[in-house]
Formats: sequence, structure tokens, C-alpha cells
Amino acid sequence: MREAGNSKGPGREDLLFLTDDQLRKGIEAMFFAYRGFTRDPDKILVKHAYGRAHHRAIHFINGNPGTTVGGLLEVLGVSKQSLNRVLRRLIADKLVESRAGTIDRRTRHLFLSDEGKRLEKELSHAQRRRMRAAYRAAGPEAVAGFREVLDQLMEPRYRGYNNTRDSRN
Amino acid sequence: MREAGNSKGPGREDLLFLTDDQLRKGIEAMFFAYRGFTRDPDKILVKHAYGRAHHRAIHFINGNPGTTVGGLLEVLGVSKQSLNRVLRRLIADKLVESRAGTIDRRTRHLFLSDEGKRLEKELSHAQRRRMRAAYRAAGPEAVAGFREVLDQLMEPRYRGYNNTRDSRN
DNA sequence: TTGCAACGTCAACAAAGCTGACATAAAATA
DNA sequence: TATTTTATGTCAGCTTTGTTGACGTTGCAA
Repeated sequence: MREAGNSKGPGREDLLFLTDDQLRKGIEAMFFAYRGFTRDPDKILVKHAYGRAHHRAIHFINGNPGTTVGGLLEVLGVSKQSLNRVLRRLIADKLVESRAGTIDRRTRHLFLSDEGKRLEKELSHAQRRRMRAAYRAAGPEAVAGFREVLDQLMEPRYRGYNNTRDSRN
Repeated sequence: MREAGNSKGPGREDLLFLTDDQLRKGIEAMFFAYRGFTRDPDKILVKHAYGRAHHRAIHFINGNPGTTVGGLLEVLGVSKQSLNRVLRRLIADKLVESRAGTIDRRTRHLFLSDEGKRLEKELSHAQRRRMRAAYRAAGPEAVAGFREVLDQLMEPRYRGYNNTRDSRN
């Protein structure tokens, strides 16, 4: 992929000529798509009286069980006070468990409780459902392209964040 | 595009089999990408003491000069009180002009002033710059796929929103 | 004339971001 | 050992942006 200019003539595509209008449409599509993307979980969250910030915390704790507060702060990119407010409530509500580390007892390792996992499943199921429908409708090649562009849009340090996280104590 | 299953064997791609993990990665990529996507304009906005809501209003007024308050409400999907707060300030700061319609004098038609256009250019230039870099790095086929998936993710009523808007008085 | 539509606005509230300041416990280091 | 740094928690205060409910005005339309 990503070859540049091959056969007859310097077509605009080959030179990756991008009009402001093409880019503007992409920008608007990103705005509308993100709203669609968050819509289903948002509806579930209001029922439980949580917000998007709670969803994000739950999501990343689920994907990285045992991650520390500091780890979460890095991924989420918010202030510790802001994260703490969210986390405090999730812990009080017993959706998240916080355990002091054994090798470094200053750190707090975070886990979803069974009830936390239940909510996570409810949220991620809804979000995956929409994502799956979009992927299916667009087809596998479109999905590959989608992921490539997203990887380019994000800040480089978050590329390839996936790949099971360290979660050891 | 979007053919389904052709040659030997029912490959997973051909059946559009999508693992939860694939979908989860797409979901996370969407989160990180959206953050990257808004980062540059956000930095500019803080200098001017505006927020993302102001950016959105400016963006859509720029794209649809003469749009009404009601039109903006539809696209942005927020309450009129919320939009009004943003708009009131932009008008007070003389970035946006509001003119009563001539055929229906109840409506307010919105336009960017010269200064409004200046800020819009500053914001959209930064955002297009990142988008352009992402598009260039990913290549034209990836871009096509990106757009297809975004179109699927958004609520259907916003598909093809682009295409120059009515802006007559 | 009566009613609906488009808009503006006040009030009150909530979510979620921020900064600054301070506290504690534990690790790391001098 | 004494000191400093790190990881975390928390209080206070402020901002932006979203919500709902209520009410007022102007103007189009029946």
C-alpha cells in the first residue's frame, strides 16, 4: 500500500492532491461519526446516571485489569483530580476495586468488580454492535483504510496502544 | 466495492467475521483519533478564550452562510439555550452577524464577519493540516475506506450532509 | 383574531474539564 | 539514616457546555 504514482500521467490521486473541500468533508464526517459512535453507550449511561468519563474509565480498566491510577491518567489524558472524581464514585458504587500494589504499595491497581463487568459488557456490546454494522456495511478493505487513517490522526504515542497491557502487580 | 465471498473457501474476511477484539481496537482507535483530531483547534481556541462549541458554530456557519438558528440547531443537536449562549457571545464579539430574514422576519440568518472568517481560517487550517497529513500518509484507498466507515457510523440523517446548503435569505 | 413558529432569555442544575494547594505513605536516594 | 521524590487522594474554586422548565416577543398563517 501507499504507492505513489505509477502509470499514465500525474493524476491527482497519485500525487495525493487533496482539496480543502475533500478535507472539510472528512472533518465533518469525523464530527458526525463520533457522535453516532458515542450515542448508544451514552443512552445506557444516562439510565445508570453515569457519564462518558465513567465509560472511558470502565473501558480501559476492563482492557487493562490491574492498571494503576497513573496508567489510566496517561491513557485518558485528564488531570488526576478529574479522574479521581470519576474513580471515587465508581469505587464507592463498587463497580471498580482498587488494591494497593504489592511491589510498590503506593500504587493502586484497578479492577472491575462483577457488577462493573456487567456494565462494561452492556456498554461495549452496544458500541460494538454499531461498529460491527458499520464495518459490515463498508467491507473489509474500507475497514483497513479506516484504521490506517485513524492511526494517523491520533497522537503517535497512542498508536498501537492495543496489544495486551502489563497488569502485573 | 462490498463484494462478498468469491474464490476458495469461506474466509473470515469474506464472511465479514469480526472479532470483539477487532472491534474493540477500532473503538479505541476512534477515541484516540478523535482526540488528535480536535487537539490543534483546541489549542488555538484557548488562546482566544473560546471552546469547542464555538468552533462548531463557526465551522457550520462558515460552511452554510445564511443558515438560520434552527438550521444550526439541527446540525449541532444541542438545545437552543445551549446554542444561544455560544451564539450570543460570538455575536457580541462581532465574529458572527445575525440578520433577520426578509421573507420570514422571525428567522435569524447567520454569517461570519471578516474577523469571524479570520478565526475560522485559523482553526480550519490547523485541522485540515492534520487531516491532510493523515490522508497523505494513509493513501487514497485508505481515505475512501475511512469515509465509508464514518458514513456508516453516523446517524443516517447526517449522511451526505455536505453538498452546499441552502443559504438564501 | 387566534394560534403556531422562530427565536431570545432567565434560572437552576449537572457533568467533566482545569489549576493550585496541601496531605500521606512509601520508595528511592544522598 | 535523613532527605527527597513519587503515587495517590482530596479540598476548593472556577469554566465550559450540556440539560429542563418557564416565559416573552415577534411575525406568519389560518
